[in-house]
Amino acid sequence: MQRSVLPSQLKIACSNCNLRELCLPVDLSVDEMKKMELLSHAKHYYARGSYLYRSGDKLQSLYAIHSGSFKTQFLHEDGREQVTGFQMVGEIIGLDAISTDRHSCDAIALESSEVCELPFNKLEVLSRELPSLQHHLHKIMSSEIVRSQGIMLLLGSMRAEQRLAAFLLNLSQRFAARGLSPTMFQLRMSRHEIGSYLGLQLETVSRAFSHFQEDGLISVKVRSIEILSLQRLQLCLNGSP
Amino acid sequence: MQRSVLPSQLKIACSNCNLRELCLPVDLSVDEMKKMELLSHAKHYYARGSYLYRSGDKLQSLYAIHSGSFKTQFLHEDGREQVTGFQMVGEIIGLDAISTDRHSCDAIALESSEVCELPFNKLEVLSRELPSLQHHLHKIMSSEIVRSQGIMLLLGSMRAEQRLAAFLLNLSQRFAARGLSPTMFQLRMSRHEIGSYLGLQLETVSRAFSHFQEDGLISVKVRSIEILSLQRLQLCLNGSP
DNA sequence: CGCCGGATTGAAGGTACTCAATCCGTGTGG
DNA sequence: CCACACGGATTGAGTACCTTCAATCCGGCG
Repeated sequence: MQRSVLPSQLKIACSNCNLRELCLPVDLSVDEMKKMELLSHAKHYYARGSYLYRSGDKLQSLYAIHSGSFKTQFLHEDGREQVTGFQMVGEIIGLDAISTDRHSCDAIALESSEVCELPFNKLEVLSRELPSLQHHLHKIMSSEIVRSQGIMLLLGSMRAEQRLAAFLLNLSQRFAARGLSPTMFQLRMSRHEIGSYLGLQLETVSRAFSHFQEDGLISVKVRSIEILSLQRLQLCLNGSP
Repeated sequence: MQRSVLPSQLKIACSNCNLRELCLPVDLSVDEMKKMELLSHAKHYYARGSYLYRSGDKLQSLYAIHSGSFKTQFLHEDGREQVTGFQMVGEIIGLDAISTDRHSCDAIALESSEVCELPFNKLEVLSRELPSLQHHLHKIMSSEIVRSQGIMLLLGSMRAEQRLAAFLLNLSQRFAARGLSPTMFQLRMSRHEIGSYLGLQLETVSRAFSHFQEDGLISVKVRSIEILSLQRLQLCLNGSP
């Protein structure tokens, strides 16, 4: 579905936590480095199930995920809920709030996690002085737009098993981009959450997992996944019956 | 689904075409006005069916729609297609390209239309000098993210008739925000395109229209729509059977 | 007039949903 | 230490909704 996004996502994550690795794409001058450090960034811990922010909260900061993972979910008045994304290490979260100055969705930790806070007003000030930061911020927002186009395609035109294949392949790529195994990983979310994300009922998700396992595409042990054939999973995504 | 977005969308549309009405939210100084005018903006015409840009095209500009309307569609290798949005007067189009420096979808005129070109590099330079422009650009991008959250909710959790109700109500709001009738309007897109946007087959869209008409919610004459009861349409959206 | 594309309508079939029972792993308390 | 309870996951059966395929209608245009 979408390509790996780690490098771009991480870059503005932190200016002085881990400067060499996480800093801006273009090498910055010493002077520019100093400016980056103005971007104070408190690090915070979140326990599994706790809220990073809630729908309606005022925009304070964007958040760079240092460890762990989150889900974002969109709640409708009538109780309908939709998981709009799962975010992992190095990704930026909170962009939805810039539009109205208030968050439009909830962000909840899927496991104990650590985030780096990036006060948004400081980010705007700084990005006026650092063109590469400015452009980078634009790229991150645009990536989020492109990502959602991919989800729309998935929700609008794929069958259940294709959706799950797309989901697994996307996770695989993102793990790979982080130097983790692209074929063996732990899911941090429940079947219900996967279903909400993919526009399916949890039972359908479960059945699709079972079917993939029967066909030898993957090995599933509840939340432990091993992908046995990335190729065949890709074929499944492309709609081979 | 989502609130009207006209005011914010129009603001950066044009600095000197129609300065008083379309300019930045905050009143700018004369000096700032002059800077805005640096943002040269060629106006271009597009015939019905012609491409504003194609997937893969290099990012040159963002486009502010002056008249007419467009659709954006996302094509997958395997032939799958998904209409990701319908854009009308005052909306900004092309944000998807910032991510990779290339457009990720096609934009096609639904009728003869006029757009104002906003060279993106100039926009970045200028927004470093004009904080209100900078913030505004951020808001527009964030709005697009929030908009897609709404579509995800629609595609992920609504039944066919709820989706169509949401679609009609959204159009209604957007027409109203432009000073047009919120209850009588012409659709610029085919049943097939509506279906692609809503994740439905064109026949299902057609049946839903017919059903709404039978129930006295709307009056349909092919592409001429009259909403007879916004309230009841809203109820339908909220899932009353 | 007759064609053409888009829209409507009908009938049959399939996919995923709903409801329900069961399973399994984890954690808790006797 | 084991039994039990609990939540999440799996599996089954029946059904609803939407899709698919097909026929027909309608309006615009050559």
